[in-house]
Amino acid sequence: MYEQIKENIRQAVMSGELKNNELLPSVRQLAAQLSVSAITVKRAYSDLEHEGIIYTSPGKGTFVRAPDKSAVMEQYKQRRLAEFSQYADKMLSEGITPEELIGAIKNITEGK
Amino acid sequence: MYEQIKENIRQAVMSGELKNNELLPSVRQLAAQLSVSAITVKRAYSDLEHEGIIYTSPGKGTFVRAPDKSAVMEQYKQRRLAEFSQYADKMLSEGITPEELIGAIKNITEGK
Amino acid sequence: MYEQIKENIRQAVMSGELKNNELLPSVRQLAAQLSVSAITVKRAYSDLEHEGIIYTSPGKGTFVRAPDKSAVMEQYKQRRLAEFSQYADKMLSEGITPEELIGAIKNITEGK
Amino acid sequence: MYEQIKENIRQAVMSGELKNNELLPSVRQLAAQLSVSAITVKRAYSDLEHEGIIYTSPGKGTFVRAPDKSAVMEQYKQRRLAEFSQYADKMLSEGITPEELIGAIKNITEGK
DNA sequence: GTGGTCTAGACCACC
DNA sequence: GTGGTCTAGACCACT
Repeated sequence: MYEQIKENIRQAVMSGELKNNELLPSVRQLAAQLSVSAITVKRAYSDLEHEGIIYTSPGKGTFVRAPDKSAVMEQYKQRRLAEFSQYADKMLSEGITPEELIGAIKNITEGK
Repeated sequence: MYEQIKENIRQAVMSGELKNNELLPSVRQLAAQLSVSAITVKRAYSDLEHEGIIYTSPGKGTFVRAPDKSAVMEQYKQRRLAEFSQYADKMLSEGITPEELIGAIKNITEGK
Repeated sequence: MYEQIKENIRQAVMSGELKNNELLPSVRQLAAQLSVSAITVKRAYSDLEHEGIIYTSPGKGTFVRAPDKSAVMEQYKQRRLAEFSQYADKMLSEGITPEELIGAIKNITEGK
Repeated sequence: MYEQIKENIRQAVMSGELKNNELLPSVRQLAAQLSVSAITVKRAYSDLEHEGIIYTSPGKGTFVRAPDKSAVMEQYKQRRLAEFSQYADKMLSEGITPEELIGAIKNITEGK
């Protein structure tokens, strides 16, 4: 659930919907709005702060840090691609060929 | 850990080390040999039976079912590729391009 | 932040910049000047009054009480040293020797 | 509260009461014994694992890692002395002299 | 049975 | 009012 919150905010920041230094809803506000615990929102905010795309000022609130939208996206891509490489490497070590993996990816894109 | 047991048996079957209808060690034997709990081995056997590459005859023991080695491998590949496709699809929906995924795979194979 | 305000006023009194019975800026004035909340300034003033180095006359304002600068400093030192003793005592009870503590202090002073 | 648990275990390990590779009480056992939540014990264990004086094996239990008792104590001392140095440095910057700090420490030891 | 973790409420310091 | 964190219960994967 807090993964969903993270994803939503990430999208909003990267799409430009949330601008730099903009004040995010408070932990309690967003928690009430989504009908979840404040802790769940807090964890999402903490993770995003650790990722560097928002920052928090105790007693003041939580704000967007997006000096460059594309940089945020790029950074996120790198993390995800590193995970993906690890996953793919495991499959290759099980005897599945690179061609089969690439074929699977092409199947997906063609189906759309 | 039981994943390792499964992988070992799968490899042995596909490499021909274990032949069709051959009797596998009993759950207790293998557990003692590997110094793990019998429950762990039991779970590995159950999973493999569900995958269709072994079968158990109550009171007699557990046996290999490998009418065609390549078929087993093929079936396993299909399952793994289906998982992979799901994983890749998720990444594509996050805005990562197919080219980036394919590039990542090629990076791995070139590095070896 | 209100710790900084307290420290600034304390320094000003001890350095003689603020003289005895001198009128301090009003809570609202200082708050506006420092761009902080009036509550923050109020808390700093309250703490300092409790420490005995300023006093407030309701309806008139807040004034410096510094019959003897060195006495103020002395009093502050005593409070801080009492805290320090408590902190050091805790460490000694954990098995750290007095020599190690003294050594640490000397390391700091030599480094400067 | 979990700080107290940490301290107790640390003492037991350093005093030799708990030997190397010895199995610690399970999270739930200790929680019941101390009448606290399992989470509180879990947090203590996690912290100690992060400090490197115990290790945990999922599904098996939590064990003592103390290759050398004195090494554990030494490591802990270093951490505490680093904190102490920071604390002392702050006081020195407020105008309190090193001699006064050392005098305070000696006062404590003489009183005992 | 074990450890691991997500969601939750309550309380704290601070502005 | 804000964020920060300690304690708690429930559920999960795994052995």
